[in-house]
Amino acid sequence: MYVKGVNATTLDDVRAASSTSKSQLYQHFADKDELVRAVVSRRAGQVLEREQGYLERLRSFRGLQRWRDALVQRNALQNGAYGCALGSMASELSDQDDEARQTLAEAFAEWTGLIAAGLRRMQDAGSLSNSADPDKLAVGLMAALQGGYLLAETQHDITPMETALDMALDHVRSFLTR
Amino acid sequence: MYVKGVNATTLDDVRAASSTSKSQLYQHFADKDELVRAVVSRRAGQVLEREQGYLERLRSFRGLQRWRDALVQRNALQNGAYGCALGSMASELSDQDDEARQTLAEAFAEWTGLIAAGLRRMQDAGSLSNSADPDKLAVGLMAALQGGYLLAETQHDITPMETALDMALDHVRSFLTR
DNA sequence: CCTGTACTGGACTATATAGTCCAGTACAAG
DNA sequence: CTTGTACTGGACTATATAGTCCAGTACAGG
Repeated sequence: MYVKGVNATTLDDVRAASSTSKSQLYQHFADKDELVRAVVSRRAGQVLEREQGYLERLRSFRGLQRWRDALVQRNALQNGAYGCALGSMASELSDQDDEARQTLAEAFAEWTGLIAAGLRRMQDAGSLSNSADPDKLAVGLMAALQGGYLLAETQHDITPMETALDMALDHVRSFLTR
Repeated sequence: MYVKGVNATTLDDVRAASSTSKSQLYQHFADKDELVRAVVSRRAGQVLEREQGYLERLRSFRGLQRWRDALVQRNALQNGAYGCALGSMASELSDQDDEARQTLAEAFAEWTGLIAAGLRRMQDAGSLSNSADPDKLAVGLMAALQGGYLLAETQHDITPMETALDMALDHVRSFLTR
């Protein structure tokens, strides 16, 4: 579903990829919508777990740069194709399945929250000015990331993702105290 | 297609919306893919025409703010639903129809180019520092816009779009000379 | 080993959707 | 008015895909 898109993925694709049969599929999921929602939940969990690993100890600008590098490097492996696992599903499902939309909205909120918490630790450590608003900065970083993913996916080139993230980081840098 | 998504839109939907018949449809388009590509081209043209109207005379930071306001206001009308006409198609089609992907990539490039040209006029007018890189700033603004669209679409709330654009504008502001 | 229960594979059905086709119609040219 | 041409509506077909069903199998409990 990540590669082909949710709607373009058939239950036969799922059956083949999972080496199971239709009856097993319908033993676990009432219909395709429910399967899709399960995929959304699982992916959201995976992404958040991964991001928590990068972000939970974030407390310096250097750490933010490492976070950026990891995301760019991961996306470079596929030349930007497929975009962000959450972003592409959000775009496709938001106006089609309200339950999925809400799950994705919560995931984005949590993800953004991880960044904001890191920025707050930077403030506590005295490296980020208290005049900075961690929540707003985090939303800006997330938007730069998602926009960067989309442009990179469309161009099959990660340069715009790098540029977007670097600009967002530059902005955070302007709030550093030392 | 903008509202339901490209893949979820059936030819019967198209027929009903256009008050035509299948034979007329197939008189103009060889198959659904060709129709989709025509939609992509047309939408890209419309968006670029609209944006050109806003951006071709841009030569001040104030103008950039008006541009931001117009986009936010337009998106607020539908509470963020459906996202950016180009962005949502880019996300859905990029890994499915390479021809559509290229058209969209060119449209994004042109759109970003309109912004960059405006920033260059700001430099010529002396209000934007020559140390600023208009092309990179334009990519950053476009990413903030697209990421903002996506977050707003997912949350059904335009606040993150405003926050993202404001942060990008703040960054541009830091390059102002007066 | 025997029996009952729960699960499995995959054939099958129903349906939505892309794509075809042709009788009928409008209309221009003579 | 007559004829020929191009176009139209919408019924029709083919096919992909979601969803159902049941005979067969594994396996636990006695």
